[in-house]
Amino acid sequence: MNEEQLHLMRHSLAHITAAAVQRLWPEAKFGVGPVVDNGFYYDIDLGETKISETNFAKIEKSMRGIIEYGDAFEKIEMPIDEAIKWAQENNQPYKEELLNDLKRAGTTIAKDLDMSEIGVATDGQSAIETVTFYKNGRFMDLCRGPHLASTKEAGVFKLMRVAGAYWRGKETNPQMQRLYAVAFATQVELDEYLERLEQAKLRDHRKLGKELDLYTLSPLVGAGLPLFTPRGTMLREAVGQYSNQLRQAYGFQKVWTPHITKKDLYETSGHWEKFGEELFLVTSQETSDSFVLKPMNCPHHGQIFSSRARSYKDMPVRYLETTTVYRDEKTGELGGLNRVRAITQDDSHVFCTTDQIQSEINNLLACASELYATFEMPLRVRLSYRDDGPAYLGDKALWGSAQAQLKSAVIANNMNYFEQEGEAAFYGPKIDFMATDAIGREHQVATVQLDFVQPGRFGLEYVDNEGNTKTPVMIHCALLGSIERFLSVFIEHTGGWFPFWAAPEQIRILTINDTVSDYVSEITTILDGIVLDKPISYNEIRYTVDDRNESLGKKIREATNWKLPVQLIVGQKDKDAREISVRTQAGEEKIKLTDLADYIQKI
RNA sequence: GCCGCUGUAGCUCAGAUGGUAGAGCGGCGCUUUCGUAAAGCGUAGGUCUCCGGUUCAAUUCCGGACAGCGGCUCCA
Repeated sequence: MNEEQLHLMRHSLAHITAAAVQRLWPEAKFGVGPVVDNGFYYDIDLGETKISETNFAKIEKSMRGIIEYGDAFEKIEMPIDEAIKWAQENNQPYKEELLNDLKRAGTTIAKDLDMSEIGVATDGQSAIETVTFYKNGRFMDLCRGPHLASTKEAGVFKLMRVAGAYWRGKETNPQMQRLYAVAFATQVELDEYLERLEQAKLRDHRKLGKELDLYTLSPLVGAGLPLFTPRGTMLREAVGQYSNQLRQAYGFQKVWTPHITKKDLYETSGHWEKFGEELFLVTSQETSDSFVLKPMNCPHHGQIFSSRARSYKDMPVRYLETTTVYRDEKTGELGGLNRVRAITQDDSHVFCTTDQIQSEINNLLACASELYATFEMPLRVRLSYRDDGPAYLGDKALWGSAQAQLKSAVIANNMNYFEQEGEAAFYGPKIDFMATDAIGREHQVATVQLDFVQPGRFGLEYVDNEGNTKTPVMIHCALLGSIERFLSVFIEHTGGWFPFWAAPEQIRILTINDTVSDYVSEITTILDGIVLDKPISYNEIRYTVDDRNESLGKKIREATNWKLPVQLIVGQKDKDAREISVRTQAGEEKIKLTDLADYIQKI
C-alpha cells in the first residue's frame, strides 16, 4: 500500500470512528478528523458525557461491525446553504462553523482566515457554490474526500488514547475530546509500530533518568523543579562546560548576574506585559520595590553593555552566562526534564551594529553546528517569522531585512530548514534548532534570535565613526537552550550511552579477587595523570574501582547496566602479564598497561 | 490552566465483592576469593501518596489536594 492509499484508508477510518461514536452516542457533535502520523484522530463533543479509555473496546467493536458490514462511501454534492441548514437541523454547530467559513472565505484553514470572523455566518455572496459530503451507512460528514469505495477496505487500527483539544486550537473555545488512533494496512505493520513504541519507551529520559540515577523529582520541592544527583550533575556540568568553552573560543566573554531583579526591568523590556503571569514574584520586607525571579537574562546583559560608553570599535560585544531562570509554567505543561520551572540556559547576547548582523549570525550558526556535530545529533532548523498581530513590536522594514538575512545565513550554512509564520519572538525573528526525542516528538534546543526592540527600550547606544549615537542590535543565542531540555533529548538520543567525555562515570575497574589491589593502584595512578583534549581539555578521568566480594559476572552486569563507556577487568593473569582486559560496547580486548593512557586518549 | 489516565516496600510489579498486604531485585548479616551479564543461606523494610466523607470497619467506595503520564493551549 503506498502513502496515498494509506492516507485514504486512515481518513476513511476517521469517518468510521465518528460513525461508531454516533451510533453509541447519537447526540455527539463532531469537529474535524484529520490524518496524522501513523493514524488519525477525530474531535468529538459529547457534552457532559466523557469518553474514557474504558470505552475503547466498545467503540472498536462498533467500528469492526461497520467495516465488516461494508457500507459504501457515497459522495454527495450539496449547495452551501442547504449544507448549513443540514448542520443546523442535525445539531452540528462545529460543522456549521466550518460551513460558514467555506461560504464566506472558501476555506476552513485557520491561518488563511481573518481570526475576527472565524466561524461567523454571512448573508452575503458565497465564495463557493456547493460542498461535498461523504456518507457511510447512516453517518454523513462534511468532507472533501476522497475515500475508500467501501468500509470493507479499511485496514487494521487501534484506538490509542483520548485527550482534550480546544475547538480550532483556541483556548477560549469549548474543549472537545480528541480520539487518537493508529492505523496500518496489515496487522504485522501495526504490531511492528507498537513494538517500536515499546522500544522507544526504553530510551525515555524519565526511565533512564531513574535507572542511571541522574535526577529526581520531589513533590515536597515541587512540580517542574528537578533535583540533580551526583551523576546527573556531572553530566549537566560536562555539557555546560563544553558549551561555555566553545563559545569562549567563538569570542564570547563570561558575565554573571543575580537571580532576582526589580520588576521594573521587565516592565521596560516589555516582558512584564507579555509574560507577567508566568513570573515568580519575590517579596521584600525591607523596601517597597517589587522583585521577581529572573525569567531570562537579556535585560541584565543589556545593563552590563550600557554600564560604559561604547564605541563602534568595541563592537560586537559578546556576553555569555550559563544560569538558571525561573518561569511559572502551567502545571499541565510540565514533564520530565523537557519542560521545567527552573530552566538553566546557556544564554548569550551579542550587541552589534546592523552591518555586523550577518557575520554574527554566521558565527553563531558555525558555533551551533560544531556543538551539535560533537553530539552527533541531527537537527532541523526552524525559521520563525513575524505574525502581523499587535503583540509584535518594532520596525517592520527592519524585520523584513533581518528575516532575509537569517534565511540566507541558514542556506549558506547548508542547513536542513523549514519556515514557520507567526512563531517569532515578540522582539524579532528567530532561528530555532529542533531535535527529536525517543518517540519522534520535536523539541527546540538551540536558538538564535534577532532583537530590534529591547536595545531601544533600554536606551542602549554606541558612538559610530562619525561621532553619531547609534542603537545597537541585540542577538540572543542559547546553544543547548535549556540544559534540562537538552539533557532530556540527549539522554534519549544516546539511550544513556553517553560519549566518554560526558559520561558521569567513565571507567570502572573490576577486580576478580583481592590479590590485585597493588596492580589496581598502578592503573589508577596512570588514570589520574591523563589529560584529555576532546572535546574540551580536562584532566579528571572519572573512574571508580569495584573491588567488592562479588562475582565478576555480577560486576560486569552492573557496570553494563550503568552504561559505562569503559570497563577495565583485572585479575591475577592480567597482573602477571602486565595487561588489562578492556571491555567497551564494541567488545573486549587486551591492552598493555603501558598503552593505557594512549588508549584512553583515543576513545 | 483544560480533558483523559495513574499513584501498593528504595526499584519493578502482584493482590483482595470493603475485614490494615505479598514476590523478585536492591539493603543488611553470615558463608564464599570466584575470569566475562545476577554465588548460597538468613534477615529487616509498608499510615497501600495525603486530607476529608460514607461505613461497625476504607489501601479498596465517594470528594478534594498533591504528584506522575498522554494530549490541548502556551513557550521570552
